[in-house]
Amino acid sequence: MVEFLKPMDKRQKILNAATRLFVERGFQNTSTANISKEAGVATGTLFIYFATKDELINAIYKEAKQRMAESLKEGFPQGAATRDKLKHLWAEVAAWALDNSENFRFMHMFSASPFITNLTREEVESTSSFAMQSIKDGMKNGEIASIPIDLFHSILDGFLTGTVRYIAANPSKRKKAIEASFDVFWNGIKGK
Amino acid sequence: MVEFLKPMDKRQKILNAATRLFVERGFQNTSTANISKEAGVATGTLFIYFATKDELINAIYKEAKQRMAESLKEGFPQGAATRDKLKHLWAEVAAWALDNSENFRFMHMFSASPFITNLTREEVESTSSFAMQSIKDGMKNGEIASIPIDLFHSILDGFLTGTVRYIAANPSKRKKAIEASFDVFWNGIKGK
DNA sequence: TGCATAAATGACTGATTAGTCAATTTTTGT
DNA sequence: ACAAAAATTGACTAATCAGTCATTTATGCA
Repeated sequence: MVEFLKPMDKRQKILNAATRLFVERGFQNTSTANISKEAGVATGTLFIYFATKDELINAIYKEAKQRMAESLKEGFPQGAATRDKLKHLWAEVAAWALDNSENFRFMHMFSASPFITNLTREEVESTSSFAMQSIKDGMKNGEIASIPIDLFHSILDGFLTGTVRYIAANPSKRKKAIEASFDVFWNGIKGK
Repeated sequence: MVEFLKPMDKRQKILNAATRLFVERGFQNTSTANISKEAGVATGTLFIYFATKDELINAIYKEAKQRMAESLKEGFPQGAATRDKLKHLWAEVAAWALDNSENFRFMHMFSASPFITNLTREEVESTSSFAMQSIKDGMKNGEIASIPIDLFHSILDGFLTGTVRYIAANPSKRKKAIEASFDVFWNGIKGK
C-alpha cells in the first residue's frame, strides 16, 4: 500500500514553524510556546525533538544549509570551465532561494548571529567545499582573479542576496535578472 | 577656560555600551541592566534617555548611519567622473568601517532585524541619497552598467563587508586590499 | 487481544527582565 | 548661600518564558 499524504512529521513541522517565526519576529522575540502553537503541537513536544531552544535554531541553520548544498550538487558540471561551474551555481542558488525564501532569509539573518555556535558553522562549512574548491582551482589557473577567499565569499553573498531580493520583488524578470547579475559578477572576477 | 577631557555624556556612554553588547551577545540576550552596568549608570538612567529598549536600538542604528554618511560626504568630488566618486566612497567607507568596527558590525547585523522599524529605515535612507544619485547619474550616461538599484546596493554591501572583514584580519594589507577589491567591483559594474 | 514501550500533552515553576517611581544628589540661577 | 528644578539612583513589580514532569494517548509486537 502506498502512503498518500503522509502527514509531515512533528519535528519537521516544528522546524518550519520556527523558521517562519524567527524570520518574522526574531529569535528571542519568539517564545517556544509560539512555535509549538504555530506547529500545532504541545509545548512539551518541542523539547522531545530539541533539548533547548538554542539546539533548535542551530538545527534549522544546519539543515537549511545542507539541503541547499544538496540542491547545488545536483548536475554540477565537474569537468567544465570555471565560468560554467559558477554559472551553474548561480542559477541553482537563485532557484533554491526563490523556492525556499523563508530558509534563505533565515540563513542570511542568522549567519552572523551569536546563537549559531562555532561547531554548527564548522559542520556546515564542508557542505559547500566542492564549490569552494572550484573557485580555488579557477584562481590557480588564472580563469578568475586571485582575491582572498573570504572576500570572494562575501562578494558572492552580496550578489546573490541582491539578486534574490530583486527577483522576489519582480518575479517576471527572473531569467533576465539572473543573467544580468551573473554578467556583472563574472566581469568583476574573471582573470586578467 | 577650555574644557579638557569633558566626560562623555551618559547618553553616549549608554549608546556605546549597548552597541558593544548587542554585537557580542545579540539584542534580546542583552538586558537593560547589562547595558547600564557596562555604561556605568543606574538602571533607571537608561530610561531617561530612551523610553524603551527598542527606542535604544533604533537610535544606535540611526546615529551610526548618520555619522558614517557625514564621513562619506567629506571631500566628496561632486563634479568628478563616476569612477572617481565611487573610488572616493570606497576608501571612505573602508576607513570608517575600520575605525568604527563595532558600529559597522552592528549595522550589518541589525540592518535586517525586526527591531529596526520601517520609520527608522526611512529616516536613514536620505542620509546616503547623494551617493545614490551619483550612481543613478552614472547609469544614465553609461559610465556604469544599468542594473536595478537594489541589486547594486546589495552588491556594494557585499563587497564592502568582505573587504572590511578581510582587512580586519590582515591589517597590513589594507591599502592593497582596498585597491584590489575596488578593481573587481569596477570591472563588474563599469559600462559596456 | 493485551501488554510494554514510546510519543505526546499541557499545567506548572523558577528564573529573568523591561520599565517604574519615591527618594537622593547635582546643577542652575539669583 | 539658598532654593527650585533637573538629573540620577536602585529597590521593586508585573509579566514573560524556557524547560519539567506526572499523566494520557498511540504504537508495535506477541
